This record gives sequence, C-alpha cells and structure tokens, in this order.
Amino acid sequence: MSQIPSAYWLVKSEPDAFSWAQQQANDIEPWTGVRNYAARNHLRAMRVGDLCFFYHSNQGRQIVGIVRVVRAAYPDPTATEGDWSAVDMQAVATLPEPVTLATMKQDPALAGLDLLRQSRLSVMPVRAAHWHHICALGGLPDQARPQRGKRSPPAR
DNA sequence: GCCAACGTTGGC
DNA sequence: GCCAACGTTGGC
Repeated sequence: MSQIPSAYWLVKSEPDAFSWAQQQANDIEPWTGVRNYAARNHLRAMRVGDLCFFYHSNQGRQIVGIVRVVRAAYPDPTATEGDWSAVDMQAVATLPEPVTLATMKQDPALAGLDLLRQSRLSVMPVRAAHWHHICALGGLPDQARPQRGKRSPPAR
C-alpha cells in the first residue's frame, strides 16, 4: 500500500451526519452514500495513499482535517440500486486552525478552487498549489504537512 | 427559513 | 434530444 499521494481531493460531510470527531474516533471509515455521478467518478479516480481535506458543510463551513485513502473504490454497500462506489478513509491530521469557507473565498491564491465554484459537489479534486496553501493557512508546518512524494505523518 | 445553483426525471 | 418541472444541497 502506497503512502505517496498521486492526487489531492476534498470531501464534504455534514457534521450532523458524520463529523471529523467521529472520523478520528473510528480511525478508518468507509466513505459511503455518494449519489452524484461527478462525485462518484472522483471517488473512483482516487488511489490508495491519496489525501483529502475533510470539510464540514452546513454547520462549520470549514476544512477541519486530512484523511488518507486506504482502500480504493469498491461497490457502495449502502446502495440498494444503481452503480455507486465507496472508498475507505483514515484520519491523518487535524488542522490546528480550521480554514473557513469565508477565508478561502477572500483569498486570491485560492481563486478557481472547485469548492468555491461548485458548492454542491461533495467530492472534488484539489490542485497541489491549493493543497499546500490551505495546509499553510491551517497551521500545518512543512514537516507535518502531507505532500506529494514525501512520507506522510502518523495519524494523531 | 429562504433561495440560488444545479442535477435528475419525464413528457413530448 | 430538448426542456420544464421538481428535488436536493448548502450558503446566507
């Protein structure tokens, strides 16, 4: 199993339904319930070792943590019909300073971020430059920051 | 609670 | 294949 991310992503969850605290408590969690074709296709493009921002939608409206893909796409066990996929995610790091939607909206360095353009998409890619910029805003020092081609830090 | 954005459904 | 109606998401 690779520790090297091939791409970066952002996944959303309403904290009422599934929160960052629950993700951390469970450590590894199946990411199920996606019922949108664009989001599903992004799930299917994820590789083991890829990293994702964990975003709290609705309540919070901020990026609160980072998860790693530990199992690539497989049939979503919660789907009773249709062709849907799930992946497994593992908690990697909490952002010392959550990065709010308001902050991201007003930051010129994050212009073009999918989160700001397509607010309804629940799984989306994140450009490497945006990834590192958001990590810095979140207070993750370089050494603790998961990045392409380097070892990822241990879960905490 | 309201509403804009956008995806899906179904009639034609 | 087009498009109007409808449902859902999620910011405000």
